[in-house]
Amino acid sequence: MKVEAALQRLGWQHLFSKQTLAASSIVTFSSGTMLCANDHVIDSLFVVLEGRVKIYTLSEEGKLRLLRLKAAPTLIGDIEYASGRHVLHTVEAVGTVVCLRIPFEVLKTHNRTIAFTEHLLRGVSEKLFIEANASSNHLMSTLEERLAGYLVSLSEAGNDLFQSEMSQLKRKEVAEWLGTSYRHLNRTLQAFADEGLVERTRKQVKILDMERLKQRANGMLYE
Amino acid sequence: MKVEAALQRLGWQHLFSKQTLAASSIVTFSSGTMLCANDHVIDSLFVVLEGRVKIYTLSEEGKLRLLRLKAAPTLIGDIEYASGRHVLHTVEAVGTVVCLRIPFEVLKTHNRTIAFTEHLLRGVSEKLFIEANASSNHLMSTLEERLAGYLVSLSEAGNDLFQSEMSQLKRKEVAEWLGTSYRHLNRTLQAFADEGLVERTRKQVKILDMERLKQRANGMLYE
DNA sequence: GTTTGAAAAGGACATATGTCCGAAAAAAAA
DNA sequence: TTTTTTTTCGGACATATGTCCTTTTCAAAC
Repeated sequence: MKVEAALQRLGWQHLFSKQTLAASSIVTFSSGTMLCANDHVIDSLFVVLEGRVKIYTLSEEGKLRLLRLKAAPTLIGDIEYASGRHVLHTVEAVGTVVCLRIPFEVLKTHNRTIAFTEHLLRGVSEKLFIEANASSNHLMSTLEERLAGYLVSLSEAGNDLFQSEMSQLKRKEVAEWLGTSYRHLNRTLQAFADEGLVERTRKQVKILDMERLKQRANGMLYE
Repeated sequence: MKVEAALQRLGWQHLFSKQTLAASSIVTFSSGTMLCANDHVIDSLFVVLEGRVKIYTLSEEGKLRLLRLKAAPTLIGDIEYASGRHVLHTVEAVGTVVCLRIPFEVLKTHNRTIAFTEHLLRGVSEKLFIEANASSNHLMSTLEERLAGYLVSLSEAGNDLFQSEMSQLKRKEVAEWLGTSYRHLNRTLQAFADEGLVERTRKQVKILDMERLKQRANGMLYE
């Protein structure tokens, strides 16, 4: 794969110097592989050029907190590069993923440009915003509200990014993303169905009353 | 107040250009004043030179989520400058606060240096780590664990930063910081007392059995 | 068609935590 | 000291949500 071409396509040609690119490599991850894992050490930045990744935290006790699904282009390892800490979130390939792998060492010595640093800064701030909002939402609202918000966000126009990221979750994953148990998700879905807000078939949820559902969401919309 | 001297003291002399400093001003906030408020627009970066600030989110329904108390030196507005968004967290002066106020406009035109951008980047990543951890902790553990962790962190050596930031919270604020109700905090404190882990007087909590308390914290330590 | 196995749904119960309000205690005023 | 006011504490109850396990449903294999 032509790295230059790929970066060009993303509009990221100007971010990396010739030397940096020369010292980098293309890596392919097969589905299910982890690009990096919680609390481990990471020593390279990954530029996801193709494919999707799933980002989550896995606690010692095995509890999973799904943060998001992201499609290329994305940076992985930026936060760790910037802070010098261990890996914050686990990142796993969903389907085949192609990345440009750039050792931190190389970045440090050959890539301290304003353009690159400002790009990282923008990206990290963006992530902080998302994390902070998700966490507030979670803390301050009940599953009913979050679920309603999720359903509305998925079916409203103008939410393309969110939709492409979240629409293909299986129900179990939806539960993980909403931060609840499968059982409780079902229960709440059932409640919505009982009220005639949605129609629930075995494999699908169809919205019947968008208006009332929005009220239930009580402002909790995503992205 | 001599700005140069103050920056020197913080080791931040190299971050701002002469022109930047020339276009900046010193501002003083009296106790209780807000440097910036949730969802509002902010147009300047504040370098807190003296005093402490309280950082929290206030939802429309009036729910308060206390994030932290921070002493100088701190940057306020960095996240918003980097992302171009509205204010993420409300920041309020606790006691008199002296800041250097630098309009974003000035930063954009006179301060695009590597040193400054990398400084921001480090700071924002650091904040992201803290936010992400706090939010995970909150999601994955019960108040009992968080409270035990808080108590242990407050009394263990080597936690100076955390201690100076958090030790002077009133009990009601502790509840807010732990993200629970005053009632429930009391209940849990009582439970610890009943088990002989702590001794609770009206104004104070004294740890009696550090070992068992640590176990109860189940790894949940702060900072 | 019957059997077997997996996925989905739901019942029953436990628990963490919030809300509301009255009781107790401390502090302030008289 | 007595009275009043303010603060803290705790009882009682409601509710959101988790866990465990049984039942149902659907699909695949036989």
